[in-house]
Amino acid sequence: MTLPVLTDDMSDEEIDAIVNKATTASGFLKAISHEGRLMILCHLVSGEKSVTELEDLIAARQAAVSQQLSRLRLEGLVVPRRDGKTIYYRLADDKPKRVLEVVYDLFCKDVNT
Amino acid sequence: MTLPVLTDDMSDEEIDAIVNKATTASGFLKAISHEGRLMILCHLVSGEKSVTELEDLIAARQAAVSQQLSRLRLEGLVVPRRDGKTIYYRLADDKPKRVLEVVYDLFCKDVNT
DNA sequence: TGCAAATATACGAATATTTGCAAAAAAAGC
DNA sequence: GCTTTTTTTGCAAATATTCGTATATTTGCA
Repeated sequence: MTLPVLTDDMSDEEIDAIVNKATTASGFLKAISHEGRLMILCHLVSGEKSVTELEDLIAARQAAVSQQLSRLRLEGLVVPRRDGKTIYYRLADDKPKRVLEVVYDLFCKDVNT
Repeated sequence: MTLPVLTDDMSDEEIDAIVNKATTASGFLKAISHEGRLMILCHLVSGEKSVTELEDLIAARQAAVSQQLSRLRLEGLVVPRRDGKTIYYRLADDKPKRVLEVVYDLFCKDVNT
């Protein structure tokens, strides 16, 4: 269970690699750090949802939800699936879920209070 | 190992509580989603560092580092400790570490490639 | 073809974030 | 008190994000 530790005795290449990873991670975190997007992702953890469903679930306007989904889509966090007129979104992989689990544990544990 | 799932059959109070938590979580994630701050936090996982040390470690200007630290301080993620002229910063609690562990696992696992 | 439903996009305004630079505190030593 | 070192703060410019409104696009159906 080692940590993402950076030490002075690492080679420049190693440091550089880590910085690149940091850029990627930063983008990912920026994507999920928006309250609306965070909520959307939370809802998607329990399974596919249509845009309209999400619109109701997070009480936001259609265009706003679509924009947030667009951002998440570009960032590779969610994937759309068309079924007739409606488009269903789901998590692209378990990355968001993995992070959300921890975030939930840290901030939402005592929801019943 | 339940997830931060929101379902339609929750009471408004429950939903509301979760939204508040989401706001908090969002602020936290915004704080760590900045590349420089992310690097700073990574360094702090391995222990206390002075501002000057961090300045060298992430190759940023002194004022910039200080500002990022200021942001992290206001957000409650780090805590300063003065020792003579220098000020040492450390993680305020294990929240950043907990999230960073996952982020590291997701994005930095294959650093040696 | 024409129309309605579901979703996406474009664009401007309002906000927020980030950065760089200069200046100001704070502490230590002389 | 003065100087040096370390750190913080203030301010303005540059960027980025977000929101709202309006406008496409796509699909299904009559």
